[in-house]
Amino acid sequence: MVASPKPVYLKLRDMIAAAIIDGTYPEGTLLPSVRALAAEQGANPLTVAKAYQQFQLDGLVEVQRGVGMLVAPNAATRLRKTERDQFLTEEWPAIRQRIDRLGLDAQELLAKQTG
Amino acid sequence: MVASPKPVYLKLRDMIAAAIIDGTYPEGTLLPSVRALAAEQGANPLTVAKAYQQFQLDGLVEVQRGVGMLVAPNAATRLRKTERDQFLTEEWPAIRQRIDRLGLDAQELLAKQTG
DNA sequence: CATGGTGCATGAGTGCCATAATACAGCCTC
DNA sequence: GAGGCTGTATTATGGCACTCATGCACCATG
Repeated sequence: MVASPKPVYLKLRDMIAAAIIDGTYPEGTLLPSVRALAAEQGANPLTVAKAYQQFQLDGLVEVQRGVGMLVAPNAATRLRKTERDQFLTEEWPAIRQRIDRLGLDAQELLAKQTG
Repeated sequence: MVASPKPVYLKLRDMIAAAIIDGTYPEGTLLPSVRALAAEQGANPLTVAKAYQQFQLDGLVEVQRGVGMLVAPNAATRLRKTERDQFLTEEWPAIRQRIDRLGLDAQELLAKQTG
């Protein structure tokens, strides 16, 4: 692996997704503006816009030009379902295969607490 | 995520690593030549060479110019240990955190058999 | 030595990412 | 309507990673 050369806009996208899922931004909430989030994260406004764009296409945020972006109804639920499906079908199989190949013990993995 | 835009040389590197770990290429075995593997995988010889390069730096393969590349002693063991450590310290925490965030049951996932 | 197999160094080309500056379109408050 | 906040479109630029084509250095074989 190459450490974390993950594109900034994807990192931002993940941050926002996580915040929506865990309820930091409930339904109907006004998300941080493109410029505000850019300033806070030290990124370019266009890069932030690119991150938000992903959610617009999926209808997870309502764009009100001149006002801001609102978290759409059931965004958290839908987002969780989407990420869950994608994780289970695309990511987990490979991870599971890797665990087996490395001969790792399930108990040992479960013992580790989050964060 | 964007499906799998994973660089070719990393995919190849993983393939080779897996093959070494599971004993497809035991210690002292001559690995497929750069050109041969390139032809087989439909990749460029230099891309394959880049994949092999990672193993040379770690001393997991012995390069004999004009002959080929040999699997170094204890390569499988060392490789498994390296990958294991890296997985446990760098990858699993993030995965575990994601599992929790998505409301999935880690124990249930690990209980399932591969494939 | 000639041949054909190795790996390797150099260089160029391509595309994605991130940034910047500027301008426009819409909504709210005063 | 004026001013200030939203998101958006346009264009240009620099950097970086990935991939590839060419040619060279090395070794084993006959």
